[in-house]
Amino acid sequence: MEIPKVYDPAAVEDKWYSFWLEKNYFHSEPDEREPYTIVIPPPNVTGVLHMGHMLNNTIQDVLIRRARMMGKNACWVPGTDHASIATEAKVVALLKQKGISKEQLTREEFLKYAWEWKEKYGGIILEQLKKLGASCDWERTRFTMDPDLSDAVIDVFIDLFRKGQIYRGVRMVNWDPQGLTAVSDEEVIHKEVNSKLYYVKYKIEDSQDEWITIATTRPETILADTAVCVHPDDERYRHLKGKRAIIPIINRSVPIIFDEYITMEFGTGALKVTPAHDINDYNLAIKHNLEVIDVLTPEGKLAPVAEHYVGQDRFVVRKQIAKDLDAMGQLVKAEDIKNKVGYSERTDAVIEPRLSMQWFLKMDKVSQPALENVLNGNIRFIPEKFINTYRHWMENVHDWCISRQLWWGQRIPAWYTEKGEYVVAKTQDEAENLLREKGIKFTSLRQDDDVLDTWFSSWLWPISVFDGFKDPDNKDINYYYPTNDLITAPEILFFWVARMIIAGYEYRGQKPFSNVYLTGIVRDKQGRKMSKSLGNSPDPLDLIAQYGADGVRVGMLLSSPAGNDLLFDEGLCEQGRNFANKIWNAFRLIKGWEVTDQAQPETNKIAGEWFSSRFNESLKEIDDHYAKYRMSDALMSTYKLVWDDYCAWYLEMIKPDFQKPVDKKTLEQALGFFENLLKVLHPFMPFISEEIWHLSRERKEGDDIIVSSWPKGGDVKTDLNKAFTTASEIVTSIRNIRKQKNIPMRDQIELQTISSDRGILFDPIIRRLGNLSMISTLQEKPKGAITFMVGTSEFFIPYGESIDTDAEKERIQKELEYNMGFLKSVQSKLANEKFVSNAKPEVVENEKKKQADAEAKIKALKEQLENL
RNA sequence: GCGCUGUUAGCUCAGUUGGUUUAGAGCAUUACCUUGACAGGGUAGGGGUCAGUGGUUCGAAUCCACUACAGCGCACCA
Repeated sequence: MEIPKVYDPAAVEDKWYSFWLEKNYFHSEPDEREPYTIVIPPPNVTGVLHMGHMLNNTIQDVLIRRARMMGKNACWVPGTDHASIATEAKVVALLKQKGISKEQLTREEFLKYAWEWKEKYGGIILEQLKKLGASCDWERTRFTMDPDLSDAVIDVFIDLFRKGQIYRGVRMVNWDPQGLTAVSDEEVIHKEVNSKLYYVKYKIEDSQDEWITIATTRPETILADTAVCVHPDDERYRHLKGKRAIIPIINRSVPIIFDEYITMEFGTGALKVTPAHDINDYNLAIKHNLEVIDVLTPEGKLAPVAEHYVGQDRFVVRKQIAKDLDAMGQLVKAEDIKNKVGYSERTDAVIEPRLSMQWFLKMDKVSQPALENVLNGNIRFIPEKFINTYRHWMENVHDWCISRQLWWGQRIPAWYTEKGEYVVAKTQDEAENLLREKGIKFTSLRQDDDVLDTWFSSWLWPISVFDGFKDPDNKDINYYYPTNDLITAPEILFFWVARMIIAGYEYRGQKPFSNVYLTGIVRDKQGRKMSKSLGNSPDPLDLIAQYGADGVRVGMLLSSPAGNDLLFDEGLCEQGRNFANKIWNAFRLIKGWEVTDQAQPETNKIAGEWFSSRFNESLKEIDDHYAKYRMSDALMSTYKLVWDDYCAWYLEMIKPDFQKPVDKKTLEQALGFFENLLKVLHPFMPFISEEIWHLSRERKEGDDIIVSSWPKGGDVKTDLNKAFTTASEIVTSIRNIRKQKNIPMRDQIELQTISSDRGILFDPIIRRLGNLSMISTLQEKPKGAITFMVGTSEFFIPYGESIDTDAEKERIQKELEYNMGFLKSVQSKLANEKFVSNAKPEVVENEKKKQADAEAKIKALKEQLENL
């Protein structure tokens, strides 16, 4: 069989993905096995695959594939999220291109367009995940607006309302003037920006020429001022008690009030109070019974009530009003300052605090079990550092604003009479009944226009994907819930993770998952977050085309411990591809051997025993890394096991001479080991492992690596591994000397030793790998030979006349110095009485051994110098 | 401003309750090898006063304090 020299992933990957699908290997049904469940963090239905998804889903697939091989019933539920704001924005933009504005449409018409869009373009990302090799149970694919899932959202809303946990009220909320909706506190990102602090003087009413200067970063809100506030202890303003000030431009008279909230040191110590546009000012207004004047429209423009600058954007007005104030002589100065401004997470518009009627979920009570069960370890965070962040958030959590002024999403099931009385019910019929029961009269009902926050549906995800609301005692939910691992980004710890935990306890009385693995952010080499707008993100599908999915998966995992950002470098994918090629060529080598019936040579037998033991040792390490969710370490151990131990050592040991056959037993062993390696590789590199699995032997129906069983650990022969280490050091030394002395590998040389306590098990292998004619044991040290030491054993290579004595002297001298320095440090330790009396006996013992070894070495080296 | 993490080789990171030969890995780099699995390869090197200062200890990359820098989270200073 002709095997190509270079592994070609493109030819292989689609084939095996279809094969797995055909065999239905990704599908899971409850059975007697232990379940292992992951629910995907549903990507936005508008999303396209980016590097963050690649990392996240690679990790999930690795865990799922390994669990499947461990004999568990692995179930990975995929799906998408309806993403209210993002999707609605996308549909609005699309309609605009067609010349249709949202305002022209009825809600029903708009939703029709939205669903059309979703059916046509939504969920591309799931198709892309297949290229990565994601072994999701596609039959279970869910969408957060599927009828059953929407029902669950509405039922939960009604339930929480009836429990008194949801309320409706006018509150100061974060308003997105671009998205035209309220957003939750978590959707506001505070950024530090350069601003100006304007000092504006207000005239004191009924005074000749008395003024009070306030400082503000938002002069456009002056028009909404309803008071000026100073600190009661402030000497500068004490005389203004009972006086009023005149707001410039609009010339409104407002009271001067006194409150300890004021920081005397900031600005001038005088604050303009604008209750409609600042949460603190609003609180002051309630306390001091002030008027509330809202001068901004939902779009962030000046409203008619402002009387000036009407219809202009707030930022335009900010500049203009500063100019106008200056012209009036009322702008004292403008100072450059840095301050924090809130931006919408979705639209990046500057958030305006705005008073409006919204729905809220009380968080204090429901968050209790969610906090407890993370603190007590019932739910594990990986890495643990996020527990602190989580705790801090949970302890200070505000009520959750859950209404959004959008159409795309689950509509709030509240029904209003003409008079504004309302009930919460699933259908209009039910609402009518409820109203009648309450004796409320009405002629027609109107449903609330708002929809619920998207996170108000995704917080139910781990339950709703198994129909845990529709049918709370069904087979699936009972079997798969709680799920095992959740893999997600720390950015949505509060948005999503915390709330899923809350919902889990509220609705199942149980955690939604046991472990939360928090990935890092994928950044470019300069440390910038990869984003479409920066254009610094490679297209994952291009990468897959170039390096193979296996290569990219390895690249993603090579350097991404949990919680650490990943500085993405295509070089990592290249390394992944090279690794695939290495595996491929190891296979090519073995496959190319002729086989005979001859008996197995001793060297090969020893090599096999050693590799078997080494494999078990490594497997233990790998399993341990997995248990600790150290994915990149598990991969690195696998990488070294394959590259170094198997390819560089084992195959070199057993490789038959050129064009010579190999014995049957050795070949069988080598293939057997290879199979185990493929299994360990499979979670990381599903495609190449399946490909070689099938090429290496005839396989029966169903004998596929994806459903094979994870290798069981066996004996680790510590002595054998140690003996190998010594042997490998001897081989390395010989290679080193060959290089230094320019002795070509093809020239056979002799190795001599005088040490008798050395294990000789690996001698045949040393002979082979060092290309030695013989290894002989002498009674006394030879003269004029090249010498080297491994541990405390001395070795000699007699190599004719051509020894460069000076160079040799220098080399030995150098080694001698090192050992003397080392001995000195050990000796000073042992000479320290306190060390000897305080340190643990084993430690002292060990130091003594170090001393003895160093002394022996020094002695030998000195003799070598003399012998030259 | 408050809080939480970090800071170890050119880069990305390990270093598991302080003591496994005066610090390890992968990548990168250097030299050499190379018709016989793999030039996308092999072999062997070089490279670090563990951010700084002080302390605890017989002993500190590891524990403590402070400083500097970075990242993240939270917060109403206009």
